[in-house]
Amino acid sequence: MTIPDLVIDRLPQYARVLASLDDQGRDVVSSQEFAELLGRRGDGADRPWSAAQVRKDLSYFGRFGKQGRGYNVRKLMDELRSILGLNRQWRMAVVGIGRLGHAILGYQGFTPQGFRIVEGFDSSPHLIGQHVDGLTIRNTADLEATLKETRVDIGIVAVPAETAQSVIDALVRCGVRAILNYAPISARVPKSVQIRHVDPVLALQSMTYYLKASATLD
Amino acid sequence: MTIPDLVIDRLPQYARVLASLDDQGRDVVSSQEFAELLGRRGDGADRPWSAAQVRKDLSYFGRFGKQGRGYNVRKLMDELRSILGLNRQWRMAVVGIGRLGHAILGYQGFTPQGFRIVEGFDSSPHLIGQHVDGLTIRNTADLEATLKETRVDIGIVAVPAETAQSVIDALVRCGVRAILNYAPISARVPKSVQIRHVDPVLALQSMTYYLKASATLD
DNA sequence: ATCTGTGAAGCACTTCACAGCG
DNA sequence: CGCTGTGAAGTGCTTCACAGAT
Repeated sequence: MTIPDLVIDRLPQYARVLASLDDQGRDVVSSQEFAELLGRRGDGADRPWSAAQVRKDLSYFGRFGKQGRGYNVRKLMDELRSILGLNRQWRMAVVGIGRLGHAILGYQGFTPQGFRIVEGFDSSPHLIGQHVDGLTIRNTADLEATLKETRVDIGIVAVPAETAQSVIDALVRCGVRAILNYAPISARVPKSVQIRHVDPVLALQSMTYYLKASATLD
Repeated sequence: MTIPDLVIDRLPQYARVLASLDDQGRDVVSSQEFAELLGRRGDGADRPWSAAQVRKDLSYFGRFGKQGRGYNVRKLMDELRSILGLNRQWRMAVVGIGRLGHAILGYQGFTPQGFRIVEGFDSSPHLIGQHVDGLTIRNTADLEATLKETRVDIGIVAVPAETAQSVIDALVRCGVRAILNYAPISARVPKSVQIRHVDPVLALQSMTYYLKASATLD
């Protein structure tokens, strides 16, 4: 049985809702209530979440619920975190320490989820050697040499569009198998490498299509 | 004929590739080459782009190509920008001027695409009244009063998870019909309001599923 | 009575394949 | 001959609906 990629994409959202329920001290939740708590999908597909989809998605991995009762919040959360590989530390390197890179280094949301930034690279001479958020910035030219010494699981690309593809290529050569790309480009990577794009402009540009019709003019 | 939301989501990526081709002085592109330039989808669905999909997507909106030649880069780009509503200015308000909010205010990528930040809100007394990137920060408590005076098309939410839903509710009450949410929550908004989430942690958590299998241990 | 797990049905998007135009 | 535009076929995800467990 092969698991659709779309299902994998939804699991982190499930895990987050469960963490929130757990914080509130809730022990049990039904697929029905779960679907309501998932709110609106933040992507194009504007279909609401359904209880059936939650049950079906979970059924790919096992039988986690109790008929007549629902799902144990804590247990299901632990299962999902295990399925997603979140019960360990992941080591990340950030390339590009401009405004965006600084914000990424300072972001407080990674560590509690087990994502740790262990290296920072930039090519600007007045940044190399500087200490930023407890990290010594290294020269991007030394990326490949450094990553031969230090294991890094995930590369974060925060350089300008012009140099992004070559940085991605370098990361791939170093054996990095997952890339989080903040640069506004359509990157090319081998099939064996995971990549996700974070691009607020693309998100905005798909919303304006729907606004356009009834928007007041500028 | 009804246009799938998934098609709308792809159009901004098409527009971006065309802009890049235009920069390089290219006049014409075939659907085949176009698909290759689109690189890897940065989402779960790991299927490659196909020439047929590009042609099909474009055909929802008109007949923009020339048989035997391909598509005129400039013309197609203009068409797409018009379809997406990108040939005008969009006014945005940022709520939450912490580290993330600061980075958003300073981000250079919005303005060239026609997205202008015209208001900034925070609830912290030592930020209210301060000038940040040419903007006077207002009190979040005055959000509704301010947006009665100044038109804002899009709300950007950069507050902590705990207060995000209430900020979103306030924006919706003000008639804001599109929201870009950076807070790590599953937000609830009416169907008439567009919402997109920017969440690097969710992106990371879906990649680790695929890394898990063969990753070296920590 | 309630709610899960799941084959089967339904549906929506993608891909095919070719007519038709330049 | 090359490449678009597009009905039709194919595919894969979603929803249905109900048996089965508590």
